[in-house]
Order: sequence, then structure tokens, then C-alpha cells
Amino acid sequence: MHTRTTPSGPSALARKISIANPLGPDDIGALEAIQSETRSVPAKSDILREGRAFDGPIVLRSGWVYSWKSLSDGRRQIVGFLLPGDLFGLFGHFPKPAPVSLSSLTPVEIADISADALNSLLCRSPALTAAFAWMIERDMTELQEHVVRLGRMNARERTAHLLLELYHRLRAVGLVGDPHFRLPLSQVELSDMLGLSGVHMNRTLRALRREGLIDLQRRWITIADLDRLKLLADFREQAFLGLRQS
Amino acid sequence: MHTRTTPSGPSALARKISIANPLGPDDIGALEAIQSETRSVPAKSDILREGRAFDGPIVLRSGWVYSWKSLSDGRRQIVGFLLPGDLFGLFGHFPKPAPVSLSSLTPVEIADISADALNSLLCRSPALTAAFAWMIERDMTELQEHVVRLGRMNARERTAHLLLELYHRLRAVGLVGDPHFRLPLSQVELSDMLGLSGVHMNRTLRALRREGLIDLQRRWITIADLDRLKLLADFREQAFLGLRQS
DNA sequence: CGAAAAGTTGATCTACATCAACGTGCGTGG
DNA sequence: CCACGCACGTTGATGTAGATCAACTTTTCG
Repeated sequence: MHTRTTPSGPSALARKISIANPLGPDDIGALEAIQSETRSVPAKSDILREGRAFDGPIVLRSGWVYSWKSLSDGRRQIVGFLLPGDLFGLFGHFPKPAPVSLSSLTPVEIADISADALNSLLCRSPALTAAFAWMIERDMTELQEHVVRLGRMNARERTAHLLLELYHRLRAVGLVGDPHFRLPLSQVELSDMLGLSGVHMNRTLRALRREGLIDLQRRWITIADLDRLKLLADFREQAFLGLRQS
Repeated sequence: MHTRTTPSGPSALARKISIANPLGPDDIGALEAIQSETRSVPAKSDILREGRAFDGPIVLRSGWVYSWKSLSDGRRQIVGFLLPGDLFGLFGHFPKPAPVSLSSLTPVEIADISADALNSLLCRSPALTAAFAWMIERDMTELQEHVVRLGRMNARERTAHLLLELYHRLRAVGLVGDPHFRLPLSQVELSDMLGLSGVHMNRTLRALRREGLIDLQRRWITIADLDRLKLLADFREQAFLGLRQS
């Protein structure tokens, strides 16, 4: 199921990090050095299963992954998406049950990180430490936004808000051909992210399309009216960019 | 609004840490040493406001705090509760806009942590590093559980699940007189945590009481039927204790 | 004691779920 | 190349959990 390939060019991770914390070439190099060879995983397959042991941190180098949990009667909730450059399991470097499952949406390339190497690297480079802190903080902020979406927004707002989040995250790693990007999610997968039924997800997307807010077809989406979408979703970019230095 | 007092005895933080990672007295001591004097905050007051700058990590030494976000039309979502021994803002040690607001529910004691001191301490003590990693991981797991609650559970399930989470978290720091503990939350505050209206929160609690699952009055709660409550909430302790070593 | 905050209850409304049927594109095997 | 199957999307009809509105009671607290 996993096959080996060679690492690719300038990584999404480096790109993402440099948004808020420009790093020297030595730090970038060190970061690449602690990553294993890239391994490939086909689309629609499990990478990690909730409750099973997992080893150590990974970087997603290309493709889309989602993390999810399920209730014993089969209901499923997607907890978040991993996009290229995203890290997972930074703190899990002692074997213990994974709190979530991880599955690929597309073909995916993953690099493993040595927890020990990372640790000693961070102790040596304050700049890298700051960069990692920023990324972890960002992950938590995204989770918190997700909580607000699910707890206090209606279907249209949730949808608009999520699409804007993905738009910004993908843009940060150069994956948006403005304002057009790949959205490799079925409507049911979207609904499992947004806490809706598949049917209602369909009607909601349909409404957003009819109103000219988005243009979504065959797993590609265009943000047709960014301003109106932001208004609808009560979306504040700043929270997602996290750039402003007070 | 803030007044100074002297630090208290064996801290909830030390207690919480030692659940999964027993530390030597030197580590415990070092941990106390990087905390500032305790400062007190009265009940029902703001500790931090979303979007404002905040300084550095804090430990909650006593009392209850909640973190929350609001939409521009006034809707409010509580993102989580901080209980004694909980950390906040570990990664925020460069001034930047806070992603959430923080308010006290009860009178509260807080100690500030020096980010730099913490950092160098962690580089020196692998045991402490592991302990902190475990706590951060636990925070994230709780957030993910919250996402599942809001996304895929109904009102009764959400309520039961949250009460069980609080029960376990409080028990870990010795604040449960089994199975009876303080729950300093109004029904509206609970509803803002669980994504419900105040009215429906009332009816849900009332139903759980009528069915003999809980006994809640004047901000004290007794888990009357732990097993039935766990069943209702599809609650898996292990996820919250995080002790099992694969 | 009085006022404000919190809790309770009933009536009504609605966003979303559920059920069911059907359409459409696409890959696979005959 | 067609046919079949299957995943995915679409649409209508109907059901329901929970929101909203409004009144009232009880508790808390200055």
C-alpha cells in the first residue's frame, strides 16, 4: 500500500513556515534533514486508525488528508483537514492510542519526522522553535474556529466559513490559482465535516451556487464573490493569517 | 481588579502532570520556580480579550475559567473550560492577537510563566518535555471531542458527554467528592458551550434529572448513574485519561 | 426587602434530518 | 463498444429536534 519515491522540490512546509517566520537556509536545511524519505499513499485509504498506536510526527508533503472520529453507532465527524505542509502528531512521540483516524482523500505523500532529532533541533534553534510554536498555535486556532462553526453557525454560514478557511490555507502554500482551487471532497465528506446531513449539504451548496457566491463543479471550486462570502460567514482573515504583530 | 496573594500548597498542575508522567522532585521544583506569584481575579471578569495582545503562558491554580469566541451579531460559543492545573497560551509567547477571550466563572488564581525560562527548562529536562507534550496533546484531544459533540451529538448526548468529561478532569486534580462536584455554570453558560439555546438546555437538564441520571442543584452536581450516562454519551474514558501505553 | 439574575414552562415556528426516488457520470468486465 | 454497477449528486415530501417568544417563578445578592 505504501511505496517509496524521492522527495520533491521546495516543500510546502518550508513555504508555510516562512509566512510568519522567515528562516535562514540553515534552519530550512535542518528541517529537511530530519524528515524521512517521502512515502506515497493512494487516495481513499487509511493512514492511521483511532485507538491504534502511532509512532511519530509526520509532514504532509502533497495531497489532502482528513482526520476523523466516529461514534459507536457509525456517525462520523471529520475533525479537520491536513493540507500540504501541515504537521500531525508532533506530541505523540511516545507510543499511545491515536485520538483520531487519518485517511487520504487524494493520493498523498508523507514524510516521517524523527521526534528525537526534532527535539534537539528545536533546542538549538530558537527561530525554528518560534516557527513551530506558530504552526501549532495556528492548528489550535483552526480547531477553535471549527468549534464555533459547529456550535453557533447555520448551514450556509458553516459552508461559507469552511470554504474561506480552505481558500486561505491553500493560498498560503501556493495551491490556489486565484480564485480557483481543487476541492477533492464529496458532498457527504463535506457534510461530515460540517455536522450536516448529505442531503442538506447538497441543498446548501446549491443555494450558494444559485446566488453566485461560489462556483463548484467536479471537485474544483471558484470563489465567485469573496466579499459577500466573507460577510455571510462573518470571516475575519486576520485570525487565519495570524501575521499581525500586535 | 487583580490583587496579589501568596502561592498555595501542592499545585493542581503538579498533580495533573503526575497522572501520566511521574516527575522527580527536582523537575517539580523547577516547574514551580518558573511561575510568577499567584494573582487573583474575581468571579465573572475578563482575563483576556479576543484580538488583544497577550503576553505569555499562564497556569490556572484555582477556580474555573472559560475561553470563548463571539460572532459579530453577538452569538457566543464557549470553546472550552480551564480547570485548576490547566495551562493556557503555551505557544503565544510572542505578542500577538489572542484567538479567544478568557473569562473567570469563579474567583480565580493565576500564575504567569516565563516563556523563556520554560523553554530552556524543557531543553534540559526530557521528562518535563514529555509531560508538557502529554498535556498539550490532551488539550487537543479535548477540543476534538468537543467538535464531535457539537457536530454529531444531540442535546442529551452532548450534555451527558460534557458532564462526564468535566467529572474526569476534575477527578484527576482531586476536585471530585465522588461522585459529587461543583459545577459553577449557569444553564445559559452551559448552553453556550454546547451550542444550544438556554431554553433547550433547561429542558435537557430537566430530562436527565427526571430520569435519574444526574442530580444538579445550586451549582453542585452528582453523577447519579455513571454507567447509564456513559452509555448515553458513548463515552470512552480511555480517550480522556490517556494512560494506556499501547 | 427589593431588584436583578437565573430557572421553568407552554405555544409556536423553522432549520435541518430522514426517507425515498431518480438522474448522471464513469470505470470495469464481458 | 456496450452494459451494468456503483458512487455521487439532485429533488420532493414529510418528520422532528431544537429555536424562539413570552410569561411566570424562584433564587441570589446587595
